[in-house]
Amino acid sequence: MKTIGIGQLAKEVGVPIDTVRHYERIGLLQPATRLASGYRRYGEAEQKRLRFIRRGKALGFTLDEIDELLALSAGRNVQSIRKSASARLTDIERRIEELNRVRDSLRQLIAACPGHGRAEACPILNALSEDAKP
Amino acid sequence: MKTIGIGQLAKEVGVPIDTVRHYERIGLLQPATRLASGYRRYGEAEQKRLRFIRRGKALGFTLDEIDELLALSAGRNVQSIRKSASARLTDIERRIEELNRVRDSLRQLIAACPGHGRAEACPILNALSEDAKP
DNA sequence: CTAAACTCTGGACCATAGTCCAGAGTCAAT
DNA sequence: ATTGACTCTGGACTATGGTCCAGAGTTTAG
Repeated sequence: MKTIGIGQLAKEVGVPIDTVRHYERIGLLQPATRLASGYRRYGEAEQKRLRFIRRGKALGFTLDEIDELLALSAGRNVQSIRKSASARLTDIERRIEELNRVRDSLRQLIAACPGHGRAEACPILNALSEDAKP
Repeated sequence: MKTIGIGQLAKEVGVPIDTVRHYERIGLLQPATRLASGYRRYGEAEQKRLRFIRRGKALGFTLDEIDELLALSAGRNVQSIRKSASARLTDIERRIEELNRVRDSLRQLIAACPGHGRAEACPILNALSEDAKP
């Protein structure tokens, strides 16, 4: 089997070397083998796995979730994978809603702020300084 | 001046006691004074400041940004405050865009997944396992 | 006065995802 | 053979925002 070193793996997948070692430390990605010198060697499978991790992160999964996904994937449990992805979707939708609310508040505040003059007339400060408890 | 203890402050503003102490440790909120026993006492100003912090967080500002905002607020520098809020808005808009992309990807993947059958037919797994480098 | 409730300190620890380092050893190309 | 590039380990450190703890001391209500 053709194997590559950690530097080449990192370069080809587009992940920092330290991050590859980090993934190993947390049990997410083990090298296929080691040279007598201790140098890590990776094969096709590890390369795929690392790409899987990278894509999972791009989709907003945490490393723990990716670990889970990889386990499910190995078990070829399509139903669980679908469920996991759905949970992720719900979470992301909730976060988007939250951010939308924040964005709207900020937009209003900024639009209402003249950008000069008395601090008392700045709605941004006022919003943060309100006496009301909410 | 009427002052209150840390417990009452935490309760009234709706923040855990430990968090109030944490804010003190990082230099964000100092008690107005201390009793001879060392007990912290907070006045109106501190209560306002803590509410300011709480609202800032709700708007998605980091504690560092809130610190900055408080300094600008003390300096009553309306222009800087507006700029800071605008930067925050831009950041939030960018994050929303990112999340929207992720959400769309997940939706497509989930919609295309039958939820059963061969793993090879699961588009979620396929998306994560693609041989292509992107 | 006593008992319950509150508060003090300083440091450790949590999760998340890395990032960096020194000092030693190894590999590859010339 | 030598040089330059690469890799090893393990632990410390980064940032963010808390959260918890023990053991001692203080305040307050009955």
